[in-house]
Amino acid sequence: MAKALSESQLRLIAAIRAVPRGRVASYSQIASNAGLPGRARLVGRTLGEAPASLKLPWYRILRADGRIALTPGSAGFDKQVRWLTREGVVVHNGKVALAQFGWQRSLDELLWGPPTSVKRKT
DNA sequence: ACCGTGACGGTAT
DNA sequence: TATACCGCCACGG
Repeated sequence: MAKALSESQLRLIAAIRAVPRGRVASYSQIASNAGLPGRARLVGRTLGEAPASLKLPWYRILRADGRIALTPGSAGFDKQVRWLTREGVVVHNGKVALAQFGWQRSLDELLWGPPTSVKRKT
């Protein structure tokens, strides 16, 4: 039998599901949003334990600096890059510009609008 | 019960 | 920018 998810993990899952398509959030942000500040590691653990049937947007969760947490070059890493790219998130050298795609909007976005309108033209 | 490990993160150097 | 530490804590040996 698979180990049951803890109450904390259920809350983290809810926070993960709340990340909008085309945007990304950090492990620490998810933890805080779930009311569990400082528990970023539990987020990573949860993503690995959560059953695939839940179809969580695991690929939208990145490290605090915007880098993909999985080992560069690994199958999971490549898969994450593909999923992100597929929904419009630009990944360069395994890193995403949080100022542009981060869930917590930066001042720039508030002034210039969401990513979709920003990436129009260069 | 002790200890190393890790899809992490913030601070110091 | 990179490395070192330390805080965090669930797990497996």
